[in-house]
Amino acid sequence: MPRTAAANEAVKARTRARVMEHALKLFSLHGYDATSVKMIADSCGMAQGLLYRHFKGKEHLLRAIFEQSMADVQASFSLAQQSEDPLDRIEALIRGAASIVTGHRRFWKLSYGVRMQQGALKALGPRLSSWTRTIESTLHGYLKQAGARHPRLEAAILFATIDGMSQHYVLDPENYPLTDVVDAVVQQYRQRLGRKK
Amino acid sequence: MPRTAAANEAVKARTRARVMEHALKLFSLHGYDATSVKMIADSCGMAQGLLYRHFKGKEHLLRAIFEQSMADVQASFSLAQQSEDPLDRIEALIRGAASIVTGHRRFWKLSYGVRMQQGALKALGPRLSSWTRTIESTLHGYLKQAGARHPRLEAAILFATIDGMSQHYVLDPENYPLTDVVDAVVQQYRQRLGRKK
Amino acid sequence: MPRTAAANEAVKARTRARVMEHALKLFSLHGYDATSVKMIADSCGMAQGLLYRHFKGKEHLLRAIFEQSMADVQASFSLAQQSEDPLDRIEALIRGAASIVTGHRRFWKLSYGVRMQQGALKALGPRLSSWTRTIESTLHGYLKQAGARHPRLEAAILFATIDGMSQHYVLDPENYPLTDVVDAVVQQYRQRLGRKK
Amino acid sequence: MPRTAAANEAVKARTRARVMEHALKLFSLHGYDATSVKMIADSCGMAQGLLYRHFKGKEHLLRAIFEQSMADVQASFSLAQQSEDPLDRIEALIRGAASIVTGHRRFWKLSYGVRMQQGALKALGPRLSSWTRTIESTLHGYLKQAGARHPRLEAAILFATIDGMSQHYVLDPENYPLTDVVDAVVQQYRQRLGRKK
DNA sequence: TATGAATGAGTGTTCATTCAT
DNA sequence: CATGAATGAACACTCATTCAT
Repeated sequence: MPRTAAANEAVKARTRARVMEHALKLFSLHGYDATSVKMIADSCGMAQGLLYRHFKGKEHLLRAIFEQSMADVQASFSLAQQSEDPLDRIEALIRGAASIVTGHRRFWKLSYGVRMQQGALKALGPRLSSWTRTIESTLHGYLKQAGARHPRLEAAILFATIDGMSQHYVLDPENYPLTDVVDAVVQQYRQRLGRKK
Repeated sequence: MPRTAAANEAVKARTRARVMEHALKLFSLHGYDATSVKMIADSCGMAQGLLYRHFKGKEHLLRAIFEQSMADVQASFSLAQQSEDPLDRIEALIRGAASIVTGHRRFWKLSYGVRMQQGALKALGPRLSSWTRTIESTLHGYLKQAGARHPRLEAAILFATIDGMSQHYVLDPENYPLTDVVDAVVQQYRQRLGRKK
Repeated sequence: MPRTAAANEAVKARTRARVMEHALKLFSLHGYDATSVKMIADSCGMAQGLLYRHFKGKEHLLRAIFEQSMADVQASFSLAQQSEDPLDRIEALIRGAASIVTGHRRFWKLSYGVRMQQGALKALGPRLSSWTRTIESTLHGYLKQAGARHPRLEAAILFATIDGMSQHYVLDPENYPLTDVVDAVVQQYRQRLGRKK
Repeated sequence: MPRTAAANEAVKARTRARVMEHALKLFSLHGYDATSVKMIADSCGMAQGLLYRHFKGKEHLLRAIFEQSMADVQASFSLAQQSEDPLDRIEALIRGAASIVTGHRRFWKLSYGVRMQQGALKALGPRLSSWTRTIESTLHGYLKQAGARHPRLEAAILFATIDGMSQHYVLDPENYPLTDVVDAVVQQYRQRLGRKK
C-alpha cells in the first residue's frame, strides 16, 4: 500500500523543517563556512545524500532559512501597525524588534555574521537590503507622523540604535539587559517626541 | 656581496605591508573564512609560499591586521579625551568613532564580520571584547559626569547607536549619510543632557 | 531502496583492504615518508579523498597495516612453542622467523625502514620495541633451557643473526639463499648446543 | 687584496665539512626526508642559498656524506687484512666492524634507514650494494682459508650476525652490550673453526 | 525515499630550489 | 663568497556534491 501523496508531502515538510532547524543551530554556532554539510546531516541523524533531496545545496539551505525566518519577522512586524497613535506605533516597533531578536536569536546571529560577506550575500543580498529599506521607511513614516523635525535622519538613528542593541544582545544574550535598554529607548523617544506635540 | 641587512629589512617590511593591505581588502569583502590564502597571494601577485615567510599562517595574518588597526584606533580615541566639559567629551567620542570608521572602513567591516564567528574569534576574542568594554565604560563615565539619570543604560543605548550607525555606514559607505547622522546624534544628546543641567 | 547495511560493510571492507595492500607495497618500496597519499590513491585507482573515509590519516593507515601484519606474525610464532625439546624449539623459532619474513616480505621491509625513523616511530614505537623484547626474551628462555653458558649474550647473537638474515633476504628476495642459510644456522646451533648436553 | 686561491679552497673545504657534519647529525636524528634544508642551514648558521654553492642539492649532500663515510670505513677495514692467520683475520674483521659502527653510529643509523628506500637508493644503490658484496666476499675468502665447510653460507651467516648486531647497537647505543656480544661472537667462531683445524 | 561510498576541486601549509643583490 | 626574498610544485587533508544501489 503506497502512502498517499498528502502523507508523503507532510513527511517531507517535517524533514525539511528539521534540517533547517539543525542547520540554523549549527550555522549560528560555528558560522556558515565552518559548518559542513556532514555536520548538519549527522546532527539530523540522516545521510548526507538525503539532504540533497530536500535542498539543492548548502547555499540553498541557507537561503531557505532566511526565507522562512524573514517571513516570521514580517508577520511579527505587522502587529506593530495596528495602533493609531504614531508614538504608540514607534513603541510597538521597538518592542517588536526586541521580541523578534529574542525569539530568533540564532537566526539573527547568523544573519549578522553573514551580512558582512559579499559571497554569502550573492544569494541573500536583495532580500536583506529590501528588508533594511522596509524598516527604515516604516520608521521614517512613523517619525514624520510623530512630528519629528528631521524624520529621515531620526529614522536612521533609531534604526541604528535598534540594530546595535539587537546585535549586542545576540552577542551575549545571557548578560545583556535587553528589556531595560528597550524601556529606556522607548522612554527617550516618548520624551523627545511627546514634548513637541 | 650580500644585500645589506637594512635593505633586506626594508624589502621585507614592504612585502609584509602589501600582504596585509590585500588581505584586509579581501577579508573585509568576503569574510575571513571565505577568503583563501590563494586569493590573497593572487591579489598581491606573489606566490602563496612567500606569504608564510611573513606570517606563520592565515590566522596570524588576521591577528597582525587587528594588531595594527587597533593601534591606530586606540590613538584616535585618545584625542577625544582632551576636552573638559562632559558634553564636549561625548561629542568628541561620537565624532571620533565616526572618523575612525570612515578612516578604516575595511577594517571595521572585517571586524564586524569576525565578531559573529566563533572560529575566527578564537584568536581575537579577548582583544575584541576588551575593546568593547573599554568603550562602554568610557561612555558610562562621561554620561555619569554629564548628569544622566541612568548612565549605565544610556551608555548601552549610545553604544548601540554608534555601533549600529557605524555598521550601516560600513555596509554602504557611498550612500550612507554618516556626517548628517552624527550631527543629529550629537544634537540629540546635547538637547537631552543639556536641558537637565 | 538503500543498499543493505551488510552490502555496504562488504564494499567498505574490500576498499579498506585494497588501500592497505597498495599502501604496504608503496611504503615498503619507497619508505613511509617518501610515499605520498596521492601515490597510494593513484595506485589504487581511487580519489585521494576516499582514502580518508577509511583511515583518519596517513599515519593511521600505517598503524592499521602494522596492526594487521603483527597479528599474523603473532599467530605464526605461537606455533613454534608447541615442541618440548629446547633445541627443537629454537629450530622452530628460527624457521618460523624465516617463514614469516618470506610470507610478509613487504611488511618486513617497511618495518625495517620504519624502525630507523624517529618520525614514523612516534606511532609505532611501543608496538615495535615490545615486539623486539618479546623475541629476545623468548630466545633467552630457550637458550637457557638448552644449557647455553651465556644465554643472554647468545640470545643477542641469535637475534642479530635472525634479524640480519631476514633483512638481507628482504633486500634481495630473488637471490638471497634464505632456506640454505636457515638450514646452516640451525645446524650450527644444534652442533654447538647439542655437544654440551 | 684577494685571498690566495689555496686559502679559498681551504675555507671552502672547511665549510663543506661543517655542512656535512650537521647534515649527518640531523639526517640520523630525524631521517633524510624529515630533515629540511633549512634545518641544516640553520644548524650550520648559514643562509640556505649558500648551501647550494657547496652541494648541488639535498640529494647530493646525502651522496657526499655516504662517499666520505664509506671511504673512512674502507680504510678501517684494510687494517683487518694485515694479519696472517685466517682466524685472526676474521676476529679483526668482526672487531673492526664493531669499532666502525661505534665510531660512526650516526652514519650507520642514516645508512640503515636509507637502505630500505628505493628512492634514496637511486643515488646510492650501486655504492651500497658493491660495498655489501665486498664484505661478503672478503668474509667468504677468510672462512674458506679457515677451513669452513660451507664458506659461502657461513659468510652469509656471519655477515647477517654482524649487520644485525650493528643495527641493534645503533638503535639503542646506550644499553646494547656491543663489546660483550662481539667477544662472544669471536669466541663462537674460534671454537667452531679452531677445532676443525 | 534513502544510503553512504566515491569523487574532485579545494584548503592551508611546507620546502627544495633559484635569483637579484 | 654570501644573503634571504621569492618561487612553484608538492604535501596531507577537507568537503560539497554525485551516484550506484
